[in-house]
Amino acid sequence: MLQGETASANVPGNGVNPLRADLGPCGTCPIRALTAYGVLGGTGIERIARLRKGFRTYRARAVLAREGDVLTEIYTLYEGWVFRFKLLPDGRRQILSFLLPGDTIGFPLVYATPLHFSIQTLTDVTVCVFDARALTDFLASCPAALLGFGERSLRDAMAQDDLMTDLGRRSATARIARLMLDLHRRLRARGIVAGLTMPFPLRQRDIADALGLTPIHVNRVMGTLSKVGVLSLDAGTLTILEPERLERIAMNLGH
Amino acid sequence: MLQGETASANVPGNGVNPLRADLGPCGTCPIRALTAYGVLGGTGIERIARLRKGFRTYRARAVLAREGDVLTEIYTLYEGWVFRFKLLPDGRRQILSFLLPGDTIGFPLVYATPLHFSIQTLTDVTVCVFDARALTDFLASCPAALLGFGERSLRDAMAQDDLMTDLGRRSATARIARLMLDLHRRLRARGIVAGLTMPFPLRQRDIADALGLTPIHVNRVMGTLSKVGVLSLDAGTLTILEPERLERIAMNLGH
DNA sequence: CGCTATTTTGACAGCCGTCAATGAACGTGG
DNA sequence: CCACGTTCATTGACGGCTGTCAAAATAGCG
Repeated sequence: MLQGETASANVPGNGVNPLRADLGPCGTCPIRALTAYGVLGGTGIERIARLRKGFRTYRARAVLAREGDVLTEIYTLYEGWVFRFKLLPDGRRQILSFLLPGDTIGFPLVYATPLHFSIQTLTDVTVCVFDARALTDFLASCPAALLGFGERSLRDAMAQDDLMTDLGRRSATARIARLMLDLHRRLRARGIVAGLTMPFPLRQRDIADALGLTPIHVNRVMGTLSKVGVLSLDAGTLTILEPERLERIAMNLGH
Repeated sequence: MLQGETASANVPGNGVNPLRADLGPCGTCPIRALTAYGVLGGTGIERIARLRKGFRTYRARAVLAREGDVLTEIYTLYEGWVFRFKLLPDGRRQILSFLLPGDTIGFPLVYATPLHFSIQTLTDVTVCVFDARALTDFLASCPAALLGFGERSLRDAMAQDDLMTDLGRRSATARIARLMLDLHRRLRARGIVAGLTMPFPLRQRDIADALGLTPIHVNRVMGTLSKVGVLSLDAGTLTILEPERLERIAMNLGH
């Protein structure tokens, strides 16, 4: 149906990916400040550290969870890219969001609700694993942590509203330009990239499914953007050659 | 720029709509079960009742708040329809969601963040008014109420994800059919309508702006749906004549 | 070095947007 | 009660952005 998804043992339920011992203490975690726990002080970190069950690794294009699953674990993305998506009965796919290091995977799980979307990796990925129940209890007892989660949740909602505006009211070119800029901004905010060059593991099909387009049309637009020298994409690396121009294209509301 | 928005004194900041004394005790509120406070028991209701500052009324098409506003009040919609939307610099509009009685307006305000969308009424509206700060404090002290808000928030996110899938991957006809069915379902769940007839205050332009279409195209599709006898729309009243058929049209993924 | 996934290119069509104008509905004021 | 303006619904003509179909070229991978 879709690409990849090789019968790698990355699907929980078959061969669950093994839970590894640990990654190092949370206190020295380089991306902690980026996470929902970033607001926590000294003792909060210790309590979070105690909740952590360990970590897991997944290979690129592995399915982390499927729509309808009721997961008992919540992850914090430690390294790699992940995306949330919905699959329609006929195989169409809508990508809802891309998650980058520091993002929480499975916030809705706090309510033990069946997932209303699926989750898949784009790259090789490492996640920190928390027990959903334990984390929920912790949140109920720690207003600061709850605040962190709430703010994350609000930020997600804001991004979601922006994306909806893209899909409903912007041209294909503007959507693509905005996606590039958004991903670049997020990577910069995380200190993962500094300049105008960034890793870019998305296939054109992924871009299409995120922006409500077809891969062919994405290709046309990307071709144009490359040809006019606004950006270049080679071997999974994207370089924004003319940031201001790209911003102007992204701004462009008409067509 | 947009329709309506007559210089009625419905814009906070100019002539703020007067805060009215009260609507009756929360304990007897007929829509309380529908709200985020629905989960609360006896003493919880009393505490909520004490937080309520009163109520306000707005006329149809009045602007409740604008993008960028930092509001100090949170509303629960008591009666009428409201919608959230974003305005693009050139006047384009994307409606993000429709709110019905029982829905909370301004959940993000818990974080005293500037609103990233605007809010406008569709019909004459009555809202219950809460002080944002007081409500936030209350939530921090009452896990049950917080759970209620979190569940609401999760439900919103789920609806948002569905809508994004609509915009990205479904045809105009399917989107329109799904919007009708969704609104009908929500009104039924609230006991506001029983049969297949419902009030429908949306203009075709509103439908268009919610679904990423043009009013003209909405008209074409609505015309077809009426002509084939699936539904009828007269004087602000929508009747679903053939529910199964409408569902089938909504399901229709193809074109 | 063969297989598969992905990108690229071309031709064509259609859904939906744009432009323009008419008609219906409604409220307002004379 | 009727004239009148505004908003909304409706219709037609036309175009283009984007989708669909098909196939070749390229890249990735074991």
